[in-house]
Parts: sequence; C-alpha cells; structure tokens
Amino acid sequence: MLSKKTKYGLKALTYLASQSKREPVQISEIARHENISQKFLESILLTLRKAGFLGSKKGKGGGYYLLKDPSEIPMTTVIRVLEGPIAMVPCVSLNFYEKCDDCPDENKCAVHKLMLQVRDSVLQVYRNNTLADLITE
Amino acid sequence: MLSKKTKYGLKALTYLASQSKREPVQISEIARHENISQKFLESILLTLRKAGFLGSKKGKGGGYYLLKDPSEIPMTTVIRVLEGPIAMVPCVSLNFYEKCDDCPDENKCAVHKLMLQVRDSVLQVYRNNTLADLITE
DNA sequence: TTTTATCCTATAGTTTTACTAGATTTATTA
DNA sequence: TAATAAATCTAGTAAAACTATAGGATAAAA
Repeated sequence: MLSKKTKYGLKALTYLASQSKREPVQISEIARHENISQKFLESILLTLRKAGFLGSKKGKGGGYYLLKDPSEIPMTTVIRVLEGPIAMVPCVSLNFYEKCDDCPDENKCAVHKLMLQVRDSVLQVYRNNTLADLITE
Repeated sequence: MLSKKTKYGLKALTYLASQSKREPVQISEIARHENISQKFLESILLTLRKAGFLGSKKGKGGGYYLLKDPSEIPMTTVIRVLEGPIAMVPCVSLNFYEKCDDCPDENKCAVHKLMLQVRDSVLQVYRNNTLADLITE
C-alpha cells in the first residue's frame, strides 16, 4: 500500500507543476485544492524541499515552488524520497540493499526470484514517468 | 514492503512444492528448513489452508501438503491471500476497488494515473509466475 | 512593528506487524 | 482404550510504523 504521505506528496507536486507561472504557492492553497490536512502537508513539503525538489519563500507572498522543470523530475527519485525503497524486499533493492538473515542462498530463494521481476517491472514504470507525464489537461 | 507473512508463506509453499512425494510435511520441518518461527508459521499455514492451497492431516504422521499441482497455482492468488490487494491504492484495485474520498475525479488524479501503470506491470509478473516457476534446481 | 507564512520539534492516537502462550481437539498406535 | 503425537483455536502483546496535530520559532514583506 502506498502511504498517505506519498499520495499527498505526489498530489502537491503535480499541483505545483500544473501552475502556469512558477511563483510561490501557499501551503493553505495546495491543502484546500487537494483536500489534504494542512499541517500534515506542511511536513511533507518540508521533506520535498530538503530533498531538493522544492524551493520556499517565507513571509507575505511566500510559499513553495518547483526548482526544476517537471520533465526533469523522474518518479524514481520522488518515490524513493517519499515512500522509501522501490523494491519489495531489501535483498533485491538497488539503492538500499541488505542481505536477508534467514536466507542462506539468494539465488535459490523463491521470494528473491519473484521480487527481482517485480522490482524490474515497477522500476520501468517509474523511470518512464516524469512529473510532467502525470499532469492532465 | 513485503510482509514477513507473505515472505514466509511463499517459502513454505515452495518447500512443499519441491517435495518429491506429495505427503504431509510437519510444520516443524518446514520451520527448521526455512528458518521461520514455528508458531508464526503455524498461523500462516492455517491461512493458506483456509484459502484452499493446502490440505492438512492431524495426528501422528500428519502435516500440510499441497492440494494442487504447483503449476496450477498462480502468484496472483497467492499474493492476494497473503499480502492483500496487489494495487498500491484502492482506487486502481481490480478485486478490492474503493473510491478515494479526497479525490473528486479519478481520471484527473496523478496518483491514479501512475498507480494504474504500476498495477498493470506488477500484475503481469504475478500472472506470469506459478509456484512451479519459483522452484530452483 | 505588525502581518503573513514557512520552519521545526515533539508527541499522541491508531493501525499493522510479528510473534507468543496455552488450552483444545483429533488421529494414530501400542 | 489409553497414551501420545500433532494440528487447531483463541487470545494477547510488544514494538514499530503511520497519520495527524500542536505550538511556538523564524524570516520576510508591508
């Protein structure tokens, strides 16, 4: 299951990406438009800013804005920041690899064999989509 | 992330599938061979039996055994029983569909658009693999 | 200096996960 | 038929993760 954090984060990012002008948008506006708790969204946007996706401006007329063009933001990086590893098990993760302590031999492990395929196919989808591809209209 | 329940369940199923004879195997043997807590495995095997994958025999010489040929058991059904919905969000689930209450129009939702693709690609992998395909050697 | 808005830390409630304990039931076998 | 081996059932729980909220600090603009 996708966490609410990831879901809301994606919605906020696409809302910012769909903006005609690249000017700061207030948290309250995003929260209202996407039906998200403002306080929760606040912490999510902070994560996205620290990860380098967003810039922010304080004070009146402040808010959040995208730092890059939406077509330059692949889903792989967004998902990894919001949701964590793309792989379903650490032993098939590219960026967060960890050996299973219950498994003597990965090459003979059925779970490993299956999840390698899942990882590859999911990765292909995420690599194939940038933020720009998710904007409708 | 894949739950331990699913991971252990898959391992237990492949262990049973790799058996040369289709005779009852004791929980303790599976637990020992796959490094799984016996009590936890017990509840997992119960789930698999109730779902129709396994049969059981009580008393001495009892245990669990596969009811079908491994090639007749697709991963889609196994994963749905152990892990639940394959879709990452309920609004793209085939078997467990639910509308998001924060989302006025699914067709304009970025999360929906992306997760539809993820669901399709993951489904393809699970449909392409039966229990028989996971056995090595 | 007042208003507006982000920044930051803490924390509370809920749900899920991963297991454990122990009593019960059933089937074999001596 | 009594003993024993083995599965079943019920219940509970500790820890972690997730979701959300509170409250004040900080910074910028008017």
